[in-house]
Amino acid sequence: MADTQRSSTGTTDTNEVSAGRQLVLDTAARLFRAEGYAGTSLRDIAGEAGMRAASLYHYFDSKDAIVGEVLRIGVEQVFDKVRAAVEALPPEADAQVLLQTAVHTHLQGMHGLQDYTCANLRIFGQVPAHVREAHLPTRDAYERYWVQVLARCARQGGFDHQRDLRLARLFLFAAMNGTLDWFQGGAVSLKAVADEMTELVLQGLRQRPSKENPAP
Amino acid sequence: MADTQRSSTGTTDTNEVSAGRQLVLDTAARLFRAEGYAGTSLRDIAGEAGMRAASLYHYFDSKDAIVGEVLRIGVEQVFDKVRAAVEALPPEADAQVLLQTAVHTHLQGMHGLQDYTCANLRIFGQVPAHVREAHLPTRDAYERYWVQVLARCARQGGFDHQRDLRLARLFLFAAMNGTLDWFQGGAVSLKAVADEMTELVLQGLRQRPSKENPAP
DNA sequence: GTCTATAATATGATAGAC
DNA sequence: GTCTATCATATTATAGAC
Repeated sequence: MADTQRSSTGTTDTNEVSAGRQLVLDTAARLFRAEGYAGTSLRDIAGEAGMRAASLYHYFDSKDAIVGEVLRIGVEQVFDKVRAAVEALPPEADAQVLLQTAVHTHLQGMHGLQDYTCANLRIFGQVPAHVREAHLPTRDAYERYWVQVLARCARQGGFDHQRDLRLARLFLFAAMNGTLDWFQGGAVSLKAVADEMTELVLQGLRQRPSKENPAP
Repeated sequence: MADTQRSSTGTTDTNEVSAGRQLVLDTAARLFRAEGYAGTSLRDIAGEAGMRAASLYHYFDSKDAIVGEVLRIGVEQVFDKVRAAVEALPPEADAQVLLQTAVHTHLQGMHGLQDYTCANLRIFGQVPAHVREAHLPTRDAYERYWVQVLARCARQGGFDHQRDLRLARLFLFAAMNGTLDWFQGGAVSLKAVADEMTELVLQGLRQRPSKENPAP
């Protein structure tokens, strides 16, 4: 079975994970993103990586092993960055700083690893069932982490009831992930987008004037 | 060339568009949504529709003609409903009613035609280039309509500068379309989701307290 | 680590009978 | 309007040489 772990399986160097393997993954991610799962053949991946289809089997057991790795990397690398950034904050950081940091880091992570994250969002629903099921725990773990982040925001008070928190999380995730479809690094920066999103969600979560008692 | 129009090309009845053709489209939309463009073969579509692959060519010229129709229907049917609902409003309707109506109708349209709208969002990026380019004007027209709707909201005053309006539209679209990934018709109704989204966006667009001058 | 060759199967599309 | 039969090509995966 081809090497399926990430941790230091160095060939000659200390923790080099094999340049060939990395090239195959990068190429696969780019093609899966653009052509979909079934639309990307092993010949396509091999061709763009400068080798023949049979050579891919030196690095991976099957097409599904490749796509499984692409899916995993797309989530875990963003997760790692967001967790590191949030843990680097002081315990007394307020809701705005906390959410700004998490959102900005999530956006940076996604756009820095575009082919993987975009491929993940686009092909997750069309990958063979056993690949999707094997990947689900990775997605769920990241989602649960965001539940924690928003709960930590809510602990600082001034928020509405529980239901708003779930909806706010779903809106926020959709808005963040949606940036992959339009953000090109033009006039507004990723940081500005993150701050706008944070503001929107925090405003939405605070107690608001009702219809019967509108704002002035 | 197979019939590519939608308007009354009745076989025997007045404006019946051929039950066979409709069955093919419905089946194709469902499969494209679940398996992607390349992952859905003509044999798959035909099999689920109770016929043989060759019979599909009685209704359509090619696979691309089928996918083009699925894409078009996914946008146009929602567009038609949203426009009708907005035009039915009195001219003096305020920003909240206007946006609530547009958002709720968009959500209803999407979820009523799930296979088409979801297929559209999922496979648009992986369809052959000429199919995508042919479909683009349809998408653009709907997007421009939403620019108008938000501009009409903004005309009622109290909003910030132009940039916020574009970001708000992009956030809103991502959040609305994202409901297809999680909404199951459980505890909250689609109307409740629409109202929450509307509130969030309107709060975000109104002049807000800055960091230097925070809310009480 | 990469190749050629090949097996077994699936694909979009067409021809032509009924 | 649906079928069977078929063409030309593409697919994942394996065997085995270098």
